[in-house]
Amino acid sequence: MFEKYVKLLKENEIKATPQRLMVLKYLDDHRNHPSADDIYSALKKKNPSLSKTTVYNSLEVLKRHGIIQSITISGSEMRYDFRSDVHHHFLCRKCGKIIDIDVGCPYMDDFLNGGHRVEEVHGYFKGICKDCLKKEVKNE
Amino acid sequence: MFEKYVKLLKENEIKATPQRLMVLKYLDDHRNHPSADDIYSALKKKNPSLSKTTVYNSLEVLKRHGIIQSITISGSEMRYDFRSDVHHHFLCRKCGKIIDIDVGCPYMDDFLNGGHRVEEVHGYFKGICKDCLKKEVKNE
DNA sequence: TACTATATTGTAATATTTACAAATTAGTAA
DNA sequence: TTACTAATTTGTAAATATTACAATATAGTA
Repeated sequence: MFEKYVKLLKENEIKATPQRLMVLKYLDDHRNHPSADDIYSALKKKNPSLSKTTVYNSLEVLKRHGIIQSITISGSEMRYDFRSDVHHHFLCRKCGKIIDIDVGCPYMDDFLNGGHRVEEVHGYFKGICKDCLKKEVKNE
Repeated sequence: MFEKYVKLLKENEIKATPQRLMVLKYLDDHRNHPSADDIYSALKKKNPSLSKTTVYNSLEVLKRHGIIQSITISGSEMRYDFRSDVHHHFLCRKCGKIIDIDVGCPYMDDFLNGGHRVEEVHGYFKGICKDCLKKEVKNE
């Protein structure tokens, strides 16, 4: 059940502690870009001894090794994403949902060759999502 | 000296108070994407009665009317930008500088027609800037 | 000038994240 | 196994950014 995550951690030469494994599995199972507190609250139920600091530490080490990524779209708290590949995000200001967006940008190479060393790329879009727009129409 | 900003606020039908004017002028004069605290600290010197809440309130109303924009690239604190047009940002993890990036994305229309109502677009890049890379080479 | 709505101020509260020391755990070598 | 060492986890406290809110001040209008 955890083999997949143990392997992932071992490959990256980081110790596969139960806490790190459950954080990683939680992110894999919940692709809704949870906050550190979301993860903590959920895991705490089954593992009462879990500390919030450990959740932060685990997220930090996973991110440092490029296994997960963190996104700053909300402006108040960090959100975490199991996917570490470059993709983008849409934040709905009605329902708060963060939706994955897969658009590439062919012009990006121009910028990538512009002299800076680019290590992370984030595209953030904000507005009202499809579903909330539908609901607005219904309520008219 | 402030006419330009008075005009801008009047056009948007918001009261041109001295506090709002100085916040707006500060942003126009300092294009380095300052935080609320940067703005507050700088303006406080000449205007000791200024309140931090007022800075936050002013930024909020300016943003709501699309006069300025806020960016969440840093992950810890909000940064503010006098420019309200769509453009992108690069954050250097060495010197902390936030640099404006003007690359358009022709594929974006595909996404913009994808059903969500997009009100904000932010491209964030992180890494090491040109200048810091030069310094690294020198120190070898 | 008086009135009303709006804005500013200062303080307190909230929320997220980090710092840090003590306790625990995991891996290694004897 | 046992002992040892380094790394990790835990819990609490501190730091930081932001918001809430009530009292005061201000600006625009009748």
